[in-house]
Amino acid sequence: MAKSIKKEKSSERAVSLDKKDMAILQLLQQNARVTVKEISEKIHLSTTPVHERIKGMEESGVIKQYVTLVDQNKIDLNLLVICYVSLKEHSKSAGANFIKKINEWHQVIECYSISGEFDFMLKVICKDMNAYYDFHVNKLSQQENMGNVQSVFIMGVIKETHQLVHG
Amino acid sequence: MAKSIKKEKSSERAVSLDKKDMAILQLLQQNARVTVKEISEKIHLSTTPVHERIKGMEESGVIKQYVTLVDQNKIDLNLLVICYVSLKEHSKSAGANFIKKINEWHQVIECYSISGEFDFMLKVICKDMNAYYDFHVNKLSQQENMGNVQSVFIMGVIKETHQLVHG
DNA sequence: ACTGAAATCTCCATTGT
DNA sequence: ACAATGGAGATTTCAGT
Repeated sequence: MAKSIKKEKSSERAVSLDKKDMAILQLLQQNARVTVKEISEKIHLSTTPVHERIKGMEESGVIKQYVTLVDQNKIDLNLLVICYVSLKEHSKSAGANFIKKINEWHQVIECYSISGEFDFMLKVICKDMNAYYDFHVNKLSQQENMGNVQSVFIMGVIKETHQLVHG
Repeated sequence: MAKSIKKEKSSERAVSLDKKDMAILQLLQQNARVTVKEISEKIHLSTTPVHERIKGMEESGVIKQYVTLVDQNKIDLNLLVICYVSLKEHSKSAGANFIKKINEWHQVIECYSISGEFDFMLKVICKDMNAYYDFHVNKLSQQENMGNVQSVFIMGVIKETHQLVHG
């Protein structure tokens, strides 16, 4: 129970999961700390198969990670910004360099490569506007090869879930 | 251990947390299933205060939820789309109606109200382009009061983390 | 594959400093 | 406030069906 997930086969194709596996996943997505016992009662199975199915899904990489979600405002991180970035040059090394920096900056909690006029979309989290200004001026814009940067400020959170459901 | 978090004071002001609380949070964010014992060894405290601190942070709402992250591709959800929406009318009831629908649609995993020319940004997850087309035509566009809709397709995931770190 | 039970380990309340 | 202890309950393994 203390150990974190080890194996994580490269994110490729879908794994075959039956209805019971999906039911287990739904419960785990809602609460990473549900007990095997509780799951087994809800889906009418004994603990052994439930435990084995969970282990199997951890090893096949269906289950990526168990995480704790922290309220950003409660730890004084009050600003959420979507930031669009285009690079001047699109060589492989130029992109790799940018990606390396993205992974170092802990203000950047998400980064996607996207279609359209920009190359990347970043989700940035900061204490306040001063902190974002500092990030923008002293980190992002300091990068060589930086093209346009455009910020969209998030005014309110309507929905945030991690529950993946088919259909 | 089986129970989910109950209290969750409305998301308002920062809560005072010391260095040890933050260290506990870092460990819990990385792995929601670390044991109290393991945390207590890493931060050089006995289990009692660690357990009490965690309970305190659950009750004050600093810890929002323990969740399991599932690999979307492994369960055959292969398309991730950022979707911008503007409404024609901005009355309170028109907005509330839209928000209600957003919460019903499980394809929408995130929704923010944003600054700029659009009103909302949605993150939508689907099996494939056909499924997204169906969502777009039969759900989103069917909404009354819908203004412009613009889709940005995510081609690659560079970074996705939930680890909040002070800056 | 699933059941049931046994063995091991963790949680968590109590007690004491 | 923190350390140490011990019973309750969970996980995890192993036999059997």
